[in-house]
This record gives sequence, structure tokens and C-alpha cells, in this order.
Amino acid sequence: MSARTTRCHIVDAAERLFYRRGYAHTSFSDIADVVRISRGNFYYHFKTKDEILDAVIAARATSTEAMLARWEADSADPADRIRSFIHILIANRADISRYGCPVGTLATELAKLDHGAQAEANRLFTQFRTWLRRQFEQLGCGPEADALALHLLARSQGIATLATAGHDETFIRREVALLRDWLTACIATAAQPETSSD
Amino acid sequence: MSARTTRCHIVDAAERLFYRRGYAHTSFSDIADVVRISRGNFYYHFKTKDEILDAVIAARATSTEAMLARWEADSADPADRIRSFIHILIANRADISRYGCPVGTLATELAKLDHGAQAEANRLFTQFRTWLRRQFEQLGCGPEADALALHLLARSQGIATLATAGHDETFIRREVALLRDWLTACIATAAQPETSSD
DNA sequence: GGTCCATTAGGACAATCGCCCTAAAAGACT
DNA sequence: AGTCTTTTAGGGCGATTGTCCTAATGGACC
Repeated sequence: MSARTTRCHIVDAAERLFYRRGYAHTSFSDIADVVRISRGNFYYHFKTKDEILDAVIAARATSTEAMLARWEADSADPADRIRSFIHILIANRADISRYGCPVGTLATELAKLDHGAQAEANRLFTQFRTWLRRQFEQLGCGPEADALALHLLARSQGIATLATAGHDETFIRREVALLRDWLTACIATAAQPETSSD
Repeated sequence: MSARTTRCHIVDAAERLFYRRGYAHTSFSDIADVVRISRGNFYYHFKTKDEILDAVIAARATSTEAMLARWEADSADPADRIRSFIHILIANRADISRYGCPVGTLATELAKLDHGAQAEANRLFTQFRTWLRRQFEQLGCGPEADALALHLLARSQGIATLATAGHDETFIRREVALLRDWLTACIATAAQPETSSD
């Protein structure tokens, strides 16, 4: 087995375990059990546990980038693209209600550990933020686009957190419906030029 | 020093450390350093680390109960009471932007650890949920009161999570303003009987 | 002053942690 | 076949973990 695929297997297994058990609570042994390699073999591929984390975050960034590009290719309508984002709450509802949002929970854990990879983990947020902002701009939301992107991100995070606490998938569906309504209202506001408001 | 006060000191220190560093990442030594007792002395007050966690959660539940009662005593208007809840995001913005929401981050961590105290930790959510539901009921929101309470909790969680990731207090202020607007809209909707809306 | 119980300090314990070294195995190339 | 590099297995390292035991200390009461 080439080093390249073994390295990928390690990163894949680490990503799953970091997500489900948390970074600090996942040991080399845990990963080794999944990948079926000896514990001592890690040092050849990664010098420290932190390097594995960096690789996991980088892999996430890459797959996120691909996902965003796919959404952009699938639809020319920015509203539909934003709906694609909202839909991941539904598509991943089982995992989310058990382990929370992969991005949010990692960022929170690293913040508490005061870990050096905080900035890189937060870049995962920035990826979505930037992409969403662009969609809201194309929607005609102008200077409010960034605030709307952050708002949508925050709403999603809150839904994930509460769903995790209550292990409640029906809650996700109800809040997603509210999110879709909110988006519709955004579109309506953006469509008409600023008129009589205050 | 009596056992009662030492026990309280342990619980207080543990609460702070569990919040700032996480439960799994806080050791007996960490707590002992703060309380200034020997590590071996823990066994007299708590048999296991889990027992300390139980005590911390119980202490949180008690102080939360007191806080909710205070808000209820301070104002007869349910809308103002809900605004008191929203205001904790502002009052605790420094800690929140560094360590997140004490309730949400604990619940998320325990979910990943698959820890036995998950149910008790989630009761901290239920405390707020039940109290908020009662306020929305008094506001005249009827059967939607519980959904509104959960919605507000989710929004708060999302704000905390994103503020932690970005260490951004100004984001908190902007989202809190949106939350207040949302509450105002709730009041307006509740005030008028159901009319023309399909 | 003597007795008793509550409280504490200090250390031992097995297990696990991340990390690191070394020798063997596997593969590639001549 | 022989040589060299890549990749792996296995185990040891010191540090730290949660837990537990025991002896010493403290103050309260007789």
C-alpha cells in the first residue's frame, strides 16, 4: 500500500473520529484501530497529532470548496444555491443531531483548547461566509450581503447545537422551514428598491 | 476550612474550568491548583470526576433557577422578561466570544463523549425552554409558544458559536438587535387575532 | 489533657497519552 | 540477484491521567 493512500486513510479516519469524539478525546490508538496500522507507523506520515489535525482541516477545506463549486454549477439562481446550503441541515440531520455541526463543534473545541489551529479551523467558516456573501450580493442585497451570510451561518449553527442537545430531527425540519421563509423574505426585500421604510 | 466550603470551592473552580477548557481536558490537578488543595483530597469530597460534573451541573441548574426567578420578579411584562434573556448575550459577550455558551458547549461536548450526564446537562436547556415558553404563552402566542422558545434558544446558540469562532463581539450586538426586532414582531403577531393570513 | 470524628496531604497504582527509535518488510530499479 | 528507498511493525520513553489507600492534622467536645 503506497504512502499516499495510507496517509489518506489516516486523514479520513481522523476526520470521522475528530468529528464524532472530538479532537482531544481521539488518540493515536483510536485512529490506528480504524486504519489497521501500528501505532508506531504514524510518525512516518505525521510527526505530531497537530499535523494530523492540520491535514484534516485542509481536507475539509478542499471538499467544502468542491461542494460549493458543485452548488454553483448546479444552479444559476443564487437563491437556489443558498437553498442548497440550507438543505445540508436536512441531508445530514442524522449526524448533526448526534454530533453537531462538523465546523462549529471543531471551532468551539479548539477555542477551549486554545489550540494553534484555531485560525485554520475558522477558515472553514470563512469559506461558507464568503460564498454565501457572494450569493446574497448576486441576489441584490448589496452591502448587507455579508451580514446576511453571517446571520444564516449563525442560524444554522444554533439549529445544529439544539438538535444535538435534544437529539431532535423534527426540530431541524421546522427550523429549516423558517430559514426558507426568511430567505424568501430576503429575496422580496432585495427585489424592490428601498422605498418607504422609516 | 469546613468540608462544605471546600466542596463549594471545588465545584466553583470546576465549573469555571469545565467551561473554559472543557470537561475532558480539565484534570484533577488543574482544579487542585486553583482550589489549593492536594490532589488526593478530592476522593473525600467526590468519588469520581463524574460526580464533580454532576455537582457542577446541579449548581448551574440552581443558579439558573435563581436567575429566572429574579427576571420574573423584576418585571411583570413577559416581553421584558424575554429581553432579559436576550440581554445575557450582551452582558456575557466577553466570555461568550472566547468560550461560547456555557450550556451549549457542555451539551455538545458530553454528546461527543457519549457521557452519562448528557440528560442532566440537557435539563439546563429545558430550564430555559420551559421558562421562555411560559413567557411566550403569557404573551399570547398560544400553541406556538414552545416552538418560539426553542427558536430563540437556537438563535442564541448560533450567535454564541459564531462569536466564539470569530472572537467577534460586534457580531453579537448586531444579532441581538435582530433578535429584539424578532421579538417585537412576535408581540405584534400575538396582539392581533388571526386575521387574513392564509 | 484526652478522645473522637472530620478533613487533609502525599504518594502509589495501573492505564493511557503523544512521541520517538530501530529493525524488519516491501517495492522499485539496475 | 543485488542495491537502495519507501513503508511498516513493535516496543520503549517520560509524562499525565483518574482512582484509591494510608497516615497525619485539625478542631470540637468531654
